[in-house]
Amino acid sequence: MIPDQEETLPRSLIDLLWRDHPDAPTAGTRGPRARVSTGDVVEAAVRLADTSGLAAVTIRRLADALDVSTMSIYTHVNSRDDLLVLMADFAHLAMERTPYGRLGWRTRVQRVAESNLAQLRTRPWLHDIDDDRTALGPGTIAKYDHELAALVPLGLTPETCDAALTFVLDFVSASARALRTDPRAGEMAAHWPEWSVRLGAYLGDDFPLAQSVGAAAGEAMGAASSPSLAWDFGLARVLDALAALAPPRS
Amino acid sequence: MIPDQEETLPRSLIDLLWRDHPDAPTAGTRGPRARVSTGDVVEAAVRLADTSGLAAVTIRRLADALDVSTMSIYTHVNSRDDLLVLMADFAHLAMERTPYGRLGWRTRVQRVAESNLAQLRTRPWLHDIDDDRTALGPGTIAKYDHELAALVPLGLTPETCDAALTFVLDFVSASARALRTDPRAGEMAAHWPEWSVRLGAYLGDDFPLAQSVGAAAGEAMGAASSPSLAWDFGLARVLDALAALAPPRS
DNA sequence: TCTGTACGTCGTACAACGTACAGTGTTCTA
DNA sequence: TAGAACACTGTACGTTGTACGACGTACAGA
Repeated sequence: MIPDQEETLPRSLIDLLWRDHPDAPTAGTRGPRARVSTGDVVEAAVRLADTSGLAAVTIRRLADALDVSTMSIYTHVNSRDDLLVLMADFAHLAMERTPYGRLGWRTRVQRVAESNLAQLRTRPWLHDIDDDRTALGPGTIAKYDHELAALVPLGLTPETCDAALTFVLDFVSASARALRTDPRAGEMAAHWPEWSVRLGAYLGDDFPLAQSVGAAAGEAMGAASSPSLAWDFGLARVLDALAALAPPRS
Repeated sequence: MIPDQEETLPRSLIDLLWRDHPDAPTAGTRGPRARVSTGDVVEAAVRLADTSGLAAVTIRRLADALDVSTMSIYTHVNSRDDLLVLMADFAHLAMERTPYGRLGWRTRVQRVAESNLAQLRTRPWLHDIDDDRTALGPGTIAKYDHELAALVPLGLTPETCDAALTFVLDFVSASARALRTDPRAGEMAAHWPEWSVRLGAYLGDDFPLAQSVGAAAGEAMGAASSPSLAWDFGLARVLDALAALAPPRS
């Protein structure tokens, strides 16, 4: 069904993504048995990212965690960039996908939005993986399929359906980005007493709109936006916007 | 007005951001005259990023471009992270800000969206600068002020006004991200003939929704979404959503 | 005018990164 | 039993940000 690789080329990313599929090419049977599998590497990398952020996912640290030598990692993964794709697909595959049943599109979309928000909150490193090849993985495709199903009751054309999903997910992604606490927030908070007086002096009476709105919207500290309000507001607007597309009887 | 720094501490980021303001602390007059200024460094860095991407903005290359030694850069900028903030603020300051005149909110918001899109298209490296401290800079504040003014005719509360602007800008940012051509797109295209048949084999009859919508929405190549449709669709939805908030007479 | 001090500049050095390359030893196949 | 295929490893290269100390220049106060 799938043509064999000629010779012993490294398994390409797509085969690594689908490594659990029955048709996926398996490594040859010769040589010593692998002490770790590609899946093990990916899982360990995800664990590392979950606990210490994506910057901590270095080949050396990963090898340490798996108790193999640094270069062994490259037996199971072609490059760090490929590894990131595998990690993202792993995370997508792990997302819950309970069927929607008789739910209306509003509840469905809300569920999609909230589950994506939860995902990006628990695995903020997904924001830092921006590789189109992720779209080829089984987890990403399963996620796409399930989320498209949420929009079916709206009765849109395929192109519009894709655009609408993109619209929803882009909103969630941007909101989750804002919700993420900047690692530099500590420094910001530490210097804030000093910086705020300086900023006030610099601003003077300029930018009245920015100053009043920024003061009203911002909290005590420097962060000039209150993210949770933005989420509620934005989600309501997204649902409103989709409602305008919906058939009257729904 | 602004208290002097005690001793000779490095100028903090906020003073560097406001370096053109009359009240900004100037460096002491002793020692040899600086061969380059902080502004020169920032401009050179922006030029580098514009032509070769943010990854090309390394301290060494920057120093080469300015014809000074590597470590001299640190005389004018405290760290690479700080430099990125200065670059972002420089880019924001450079954006056009023509007054809105008698324009209605719809046209205004459309202008804001389109100018931000243009900005992110010509300087895609702005996507890679995600530092809350950027909000302290004069360019960023001026941009914020000008964009808030677009929403004034909607007559919203300050908090809602801020949330609405965030909503618009988040949409633009996400769309611009999708429009950006992945540097790995070449590899994707190169392997596509091989990968598409493999993917087809793996998929089989699974994920019918994803397959039909993906095929319809996707183009000939791998990219599974058509970004310009997403832009038109999304912008229309954003405007619809805001219209629901507007006073009837507008 | 002389001197101390603040300041710009520079070379060297270090730790960490991804990964190319050249082995070494193990296991199945012919 | 010979050979090929495979997992694994150590060393090494080029690159990054930047800490540190030395050196020279220019102004401030004596």
